Amino acid sequence: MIRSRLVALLRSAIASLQAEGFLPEGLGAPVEVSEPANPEHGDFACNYALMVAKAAGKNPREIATRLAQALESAPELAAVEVAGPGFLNLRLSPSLVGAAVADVLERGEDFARLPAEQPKRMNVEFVSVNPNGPITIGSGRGAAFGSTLCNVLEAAGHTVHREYYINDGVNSEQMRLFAESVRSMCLGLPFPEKGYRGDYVSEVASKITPSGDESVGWFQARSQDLMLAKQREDLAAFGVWFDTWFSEQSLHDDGKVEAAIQALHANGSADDRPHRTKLKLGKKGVIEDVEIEAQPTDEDDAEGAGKTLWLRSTKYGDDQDRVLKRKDGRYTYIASDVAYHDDKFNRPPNADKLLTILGPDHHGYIGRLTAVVAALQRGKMEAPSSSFPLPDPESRIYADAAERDACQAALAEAKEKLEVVIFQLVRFLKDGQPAPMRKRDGNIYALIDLIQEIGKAAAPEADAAEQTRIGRDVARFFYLMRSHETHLDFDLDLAAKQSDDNPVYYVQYAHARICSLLEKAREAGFEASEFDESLLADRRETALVKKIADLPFEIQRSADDYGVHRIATYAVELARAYHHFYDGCRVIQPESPDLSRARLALCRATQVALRASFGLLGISAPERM
RNA sequence: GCGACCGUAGCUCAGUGGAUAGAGCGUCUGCCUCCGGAGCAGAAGGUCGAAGGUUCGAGUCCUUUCGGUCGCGCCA
Repeated sequence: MIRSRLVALLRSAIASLQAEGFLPEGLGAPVEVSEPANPEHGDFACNYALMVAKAAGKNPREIATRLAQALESAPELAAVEVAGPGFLNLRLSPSLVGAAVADVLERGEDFARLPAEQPKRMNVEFVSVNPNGPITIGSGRGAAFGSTLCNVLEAAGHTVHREYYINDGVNSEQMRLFAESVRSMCLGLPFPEKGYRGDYVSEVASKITPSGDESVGWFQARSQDLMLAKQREDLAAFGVWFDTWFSEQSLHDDGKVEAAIQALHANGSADDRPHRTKLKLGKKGVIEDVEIEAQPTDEDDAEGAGKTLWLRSTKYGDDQDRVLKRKDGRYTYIASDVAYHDDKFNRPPNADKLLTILGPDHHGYIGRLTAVVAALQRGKMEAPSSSFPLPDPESRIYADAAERDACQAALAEAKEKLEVVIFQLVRFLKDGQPAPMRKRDGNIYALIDLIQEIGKAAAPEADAAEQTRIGRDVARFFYLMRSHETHLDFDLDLAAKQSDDNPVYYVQYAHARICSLLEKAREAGFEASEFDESLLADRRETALVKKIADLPFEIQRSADDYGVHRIATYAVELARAYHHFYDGCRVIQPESPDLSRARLALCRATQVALRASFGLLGISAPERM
């Protein structure tokens, strides 16, 4: 679009200066344009001359002046000026502005899709909560963020597989407790200590008709299926779906856990020697001390009890070794993770990147997960040949230099293949006070309740489906407005208000306004048609077109660093640019049909850009409000 | 102790190493005979937590430091 066109112009100007020997080859500085804060500095500015001045051994203003001369004849530019210490200020010609509008109209919402420079095949896992309760408002952020990130990555040209990991291991103590709570309600048994209370538990219990099988296992299977169905339904209402719902238990049933762990055993990443290594880490992960902890032998170990199986994760940057298999033979949660992360690379086939989106409480889990993937990688890599003894403290972690090098190479590879993205805490405010996600009566604040409360408060007269739509739009937008890596205050009172305080209505209003205007134009006899591309010269028109054309650029940036809140910010800025334009430029003017047609084209292009960004954000584009 | 995140307007937060740091809310003042006023224009409000450093240029990068939130299980 506009930026890429300008960069292309600049590149050819630079090439011509290099051809005539004014600039040396291979300066390496990126050619970029930025939008100056001050409109007097043009539509776009380029700092290339400043960047390369030192390397080229020339005065930056002199370089800028020569670049300006080389650009003078470009029809896309109305003016080129050298300013300040060596900026190049560019003004767009109306024809370039008009051509951008025509381009958007021709390509439709596909204008917001771009080819990736290095397309990746990515598995994105998000939400993945235990099936022992509904999706909470806390998980809502992960759901909104994860689903939007997937949309953005796809728009940026990557292949994305959306995945939900079901923590349904039959050995899970939390699931067992949940099942026992349901069972005691169904069968009228004494309630387990620390059991799950709350309406959602009795709701599950009420849906179960006893079969005669009174085992906890039977109840666990039934209640988790019901809970999972509820989660699926709530997420669907929130506009979130998955390509794969992956069952943890299936890994055990298929023998994949056993197989994966044997592989780790074989490549030296796991063993059953009775000790645990712990690292004392200083700043920047420097190993200050290594502690080898002898494993205590329990008096009451039953004869025949097995040995603890350890993942030697300290070889892969983790601060302590982790238990894979308990003495009693039960696998730990992390054991399933080993098999799971091996399996995940099949979705999409030959995936080259796993993205795992976790809440702030799982931050301590990154080192462990990375170690798991590194241990898996090691089995697939060539072992280095050289071998010599290591000095302390490394000698207490690795057998020799060959092993150390192999482990560190595997770790580096793992860090390339697995990326854990942590989103930060959400604090919910009601009446200016923090509203707890878990209530004292054992109930939790469910995402679906939030959606419906917002919908009801905003549109009391609307039907249930419409209220859900409104609640979903508002909630998603609130979650997505802020960077995922900063703490978020979610003002429940503000979300429930249907007023201009609420930014989601601001952006949707712009869309509804356009729809209404286009309808009016049709009545006045203006059909979608060709327009004169040179007529959009008002500063508000230029500003609006620039903003429309920025969407692919924002998608690119968001896909690069996962900062998808930019899309929400973008939508607000686009809506603002439209409202400014609308206020200052009357669109339908029967006495000026050519101008009217050009402005209608601009309105339609704005509509396309709004719809594309709403699609990424997972919110609706209402034609009336 | 270690780690992640945060510290920018009264509040909630944006901000690509660039020129005079922005928006929303809140406070004040205006704008519908006219395409949807859920809008627009304007005013007021700032030592970007602090100190060093890198650079032609730092809210942004590096080091240190002070505050705040959260996390560091043979739970999942």
